[in-house]
Amino acid sequence: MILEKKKTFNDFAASKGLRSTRQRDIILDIFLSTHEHISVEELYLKVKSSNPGIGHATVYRTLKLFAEAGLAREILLHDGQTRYEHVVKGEHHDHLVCTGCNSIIEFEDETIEKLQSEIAARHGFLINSHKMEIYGLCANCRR
Amino acid sequence: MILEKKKTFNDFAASKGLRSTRQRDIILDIFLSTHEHISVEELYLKVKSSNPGIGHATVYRTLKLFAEAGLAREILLHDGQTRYEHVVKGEHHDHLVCTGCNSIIEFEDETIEKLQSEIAARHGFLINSHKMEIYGLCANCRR
DNA sequence: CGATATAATGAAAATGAATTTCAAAAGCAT
DNA sequence: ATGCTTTTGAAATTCATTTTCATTATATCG
Ligand SMILES: [Mn+2]
Ligand SMILES: [Mn+2]
Ligand SMILES: [Zn+2]
Ligand SMILES: [Zn+2]
Repeated sequence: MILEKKKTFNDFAASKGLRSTRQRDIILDIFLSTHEHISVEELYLKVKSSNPGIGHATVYRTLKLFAEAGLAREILLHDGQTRYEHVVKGEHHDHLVCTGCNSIIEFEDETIEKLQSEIAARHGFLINSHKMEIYGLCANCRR
Repeated sequence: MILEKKKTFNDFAASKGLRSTRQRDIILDIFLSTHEHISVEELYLKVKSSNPGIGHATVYRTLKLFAEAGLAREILLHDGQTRYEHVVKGEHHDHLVCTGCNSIIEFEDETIEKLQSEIAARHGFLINSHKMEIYGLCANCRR
C-alpha cells in the first residue's frame, strides 16, 4: 500500500505536469514511514537527519502537494502547528484530542457522517470535507 | 440578554479578582453589538474607530477573558485568523463553512451530540468541548 | 547526445498573527 | 490621598509559514 500511495502521487504529479525530483521521493518515503499526526517541523527534522540538504520550504511545499494529491490530510489542532496524517482510501475518521497528554484517539461513526450529509442537503450545501474534533481528557488523564 | 452577558462577565471578573476597566467595558459593548464570527483584527478596528487609544494587545487579552468567562467562543477556521462568536447559554451549534464565499451556516443536531457523548464514553474520554465544521459550497456558490 | 526552456530547490528574507515586555497609567483597599 | 497591584499600549519579539530569487535539476527538442 506504500507502493499504491507512491503511484497515487506519481499519477497526480504527471497529471499536473510536475517534475519528479529526488526531494519529493525522499519526503514521500519518510512521510509514508511515519504514523500518527506529524507536524511539518517534526517531518522536516526526520528528513534532515538523513538528508541534510533538504530545506524547510521544500518540506512545506511537498506536504501541500501530498494533501492535494489526496494522500495526506492537513490537521489543525490548537497548538499552532499544522499536522499531516495519512489518508487511507475509502476511510475517514475523526479525533478525540486529549488536552492533558496531547494524545489522539481516532474514531469513525457512520451515523454521524450520514447525519452530516442530511444537514448539508437540507441547506443546499455541497460537502467537500469536514472535521470533527472532540476535546477533553483521555482515560489516563482523567484522574 | 446583553445585560445578562455583562453580568456574566462582571461576575467572572469579580471571582477572578480582575479590575474593572474602561477598555474592557468598551470592548465588551462592541463585541456584544457584533454578530457573526468576528476576527480579532476586525473587532480591533471597530474598537479603534470609536476609541483610538485602545491597543491591539488589549483586544487580544480581553477576548481571551471573554472566552474564559464563557461568553465567547474561539473559532479557528482555515484562514489563519482567530475568530470569536457569542456563546448563548444552553445552546450549541456547529458550522457549515462555504469555501466559495466564506459564509457560515450554523446548525445544531441533537443526535450528533448524543452520538459524540457515546463515542467518548466508549473510550473513557471526558468531553470538554468539541468542534465540527463541514467545508464545501453553499447553495449560492454551487453553480 | 547537447542545448534550451522551465520547474524545483534552498537559504535567507519577509510576512503576519499572536504574545511578551516594560514603563506609565489606572484601579482599589486602606 | 497613599501605596500596592493590575492593566494598558507601543514596540519588540516570537514563531510558523510563505515568498523571493539566484542556483540547480529535470524534461524536451533539435
Ligand atoms: Mn487521525
Ligand atoms: Mn457560529
Ligand atoms: Zn491524555
Ligand atoms: Zn458560498
